[in-house]
Amino acid sequence: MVTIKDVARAAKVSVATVSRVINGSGPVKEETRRLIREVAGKMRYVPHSGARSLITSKTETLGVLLPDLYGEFFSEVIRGMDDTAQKNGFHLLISRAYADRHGIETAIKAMRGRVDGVVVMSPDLDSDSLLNLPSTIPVVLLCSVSRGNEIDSLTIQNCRGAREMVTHLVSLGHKRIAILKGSPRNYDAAERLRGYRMALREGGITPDVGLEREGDFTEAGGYNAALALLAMNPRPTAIFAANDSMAIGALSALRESGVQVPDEMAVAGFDDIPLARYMDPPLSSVHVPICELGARAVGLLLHGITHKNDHPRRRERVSTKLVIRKSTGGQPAERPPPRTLNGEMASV
Amino acid sequence: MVTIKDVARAAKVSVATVSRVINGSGPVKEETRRLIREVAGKMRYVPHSGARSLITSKTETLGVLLPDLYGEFFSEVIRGMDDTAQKNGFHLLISRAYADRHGIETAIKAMRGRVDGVVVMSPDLDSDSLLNLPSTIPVVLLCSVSRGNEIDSLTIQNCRGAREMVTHLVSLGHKRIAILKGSPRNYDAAERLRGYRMALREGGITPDVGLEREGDFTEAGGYNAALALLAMNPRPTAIFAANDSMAIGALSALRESGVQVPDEMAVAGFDDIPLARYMDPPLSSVHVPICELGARAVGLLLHGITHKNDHPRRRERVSTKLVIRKSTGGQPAERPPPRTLNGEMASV
DNA sequence: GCCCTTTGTGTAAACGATTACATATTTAAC
DNA sequence: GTTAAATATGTAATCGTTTACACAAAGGGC
Repeated sequence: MVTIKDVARAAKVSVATVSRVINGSGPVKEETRRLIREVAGKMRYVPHSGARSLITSKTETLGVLLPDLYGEFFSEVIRGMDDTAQKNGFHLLISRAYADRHGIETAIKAMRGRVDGVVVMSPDLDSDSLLNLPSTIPVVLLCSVSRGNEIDSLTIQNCRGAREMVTHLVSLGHKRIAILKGSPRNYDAAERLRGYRMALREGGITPDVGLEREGDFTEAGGYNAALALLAMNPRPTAIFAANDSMAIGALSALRESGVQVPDEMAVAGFDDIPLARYMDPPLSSVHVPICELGARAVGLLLHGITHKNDHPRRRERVSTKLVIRKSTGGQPAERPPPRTLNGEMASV
Repeated sequence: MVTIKDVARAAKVSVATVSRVINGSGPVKEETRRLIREVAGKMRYVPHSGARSLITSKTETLGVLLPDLYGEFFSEVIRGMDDTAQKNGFHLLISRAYADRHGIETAIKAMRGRVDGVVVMSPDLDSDSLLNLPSTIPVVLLCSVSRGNEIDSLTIQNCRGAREMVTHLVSLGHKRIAILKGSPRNYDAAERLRGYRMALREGGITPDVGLEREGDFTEAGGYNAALALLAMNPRPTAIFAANDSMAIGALSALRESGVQVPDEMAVAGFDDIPLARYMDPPLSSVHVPICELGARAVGLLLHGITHKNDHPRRRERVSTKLVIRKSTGGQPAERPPPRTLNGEMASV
């Protein structure tokens, strides 16, 4: 590999001058500049970013710690992160890690000297023990909060979103509304459950734990839970799934059992993944701007980095939006609008 | 941040000894070793991997260059990569880049000094101009091939998979089989089209360009193309979509138009994303082991790295498998098996 | 006791950049 | 023409590690 020394030698100047030309720092005679540019280009010199970041103590890289994620959520959130990262000249070092404390700590350690900050997505409730991180490196918690106030965090308006959807179901006359829960250790899942119960109580309905089925955010989990609900007597008349994957599994189970949606059973999801509108019937859901979630997490992190982690901590939420389609009945259906090439909705 | 010097000072030894303890290299007296371990632990010393890789010229990081990808494919391929990377002690530096030559070159340059090798996923046909890369760094091409033989590559058995599916449709008696193509500049799409035509000819059917509709691998694209096909006279009796997203869009269009699937129109996709089996009717597709795709790409890259890029180049393919569900009719339906927690199919 | 090997430790030179400082040259100002 | 300021360039320290080499101490064989 050709180094700055090689270029300096070839151009008969010192490394300092080459460095100045490459970085546009300090004054260099126009003639020299041209010469160095030419030589460097000819030799295909590319600065070694590792060496550079050693002296500047900037890596221009952001660490991203993700749990085992599936489907569209994963890719969308990364897209959002990469967008804002690139806009600010940063790279993304992505790693999947066990959500437990040890896994996260190990992963963050492994990133020392490679990144300027880390976004930790850890839906696991216990992970807030991050407090005693061995680092002064900026950290942003995504989809979970620390118990204290010491870490920036960004979460989804889970509770409010769930509450709105369930309130909508109540307003349609449903009395027996089941929920497909996520893992009890999952922050998002817990908050959505809270919103569900809140809405029921506000609607004058006493939550019935028999209607709260454990799930795991997968299609298969939703499928099985839905079958269990169908076996109940009396049956619920509506199912609120804590995410779209489970809702899709539930739809599949209902279809196979010959249960009409929404007439015999209303179904609603959460997340509004792109596919939701292509389901049969199109799935009502709580829209989460996933891409924005990633983008804002990186935004928060960059803020922490520019302020050298010495800034008032923030807790932000991205807001959700109710999207009513056919699967809950009671409203005109929505026709799938074309998705534009860069993946955003042309209209919602 | 505490450095190796700080530890050395605190333990009253030289940096060399600390380094030897940390890396388990060279002989160190047991007593000294314990002392250093204790001091380092107490001071929360974490080696600076940037500095380390500067001298060892190993970053233990793999670059991944991705085009703008959507949905499950993206996340699955990353999962596969991260799995094998982690198993071998490597990290993943992920970047999205324009698929054109300049974008890729810029991105690879930016990675110099940060990574030991790069996986470039560039479905774009022209990108094989990578040949004159300014680097001796190992590169693996994913989902495209270079014109020469100079770069390792891993592709999907696109042609064969498409051919099998279309042959299946032919065997069911279909004569007018349409295809929803991908972008003509996309390698996967081009190969799938080739397989489609091949199968038709083998079935004694002359390909009809009127039945070949341009698409863009999105649900919306499939939706619109399907509507256009419905307006034809005579109509095709089967639609082969070059990926599942388009197939799902097509299903949605057919449903809204009141066309029965598979009775009035058979539909098949490509990729077999997890959701395919939850469609209504469940979607026949060509299964692609996406996770394996990522894993093997990283495997190839690691091979190149250990052999210092001085190894015979390989061209590998991952094989596909026909998965027949209800959307093509003519066979008993498959019931969705539970997906296990780690995301693999319990059975296919 | 002498020499050789082994073991334990330290010194200092890398790795490839940036940058404070020094120095030389040019230009401007009077 | 002298002086000061601005411009252009080079020298060398630095970032945090690893590691070749040197050296001392200890152990073993004779």
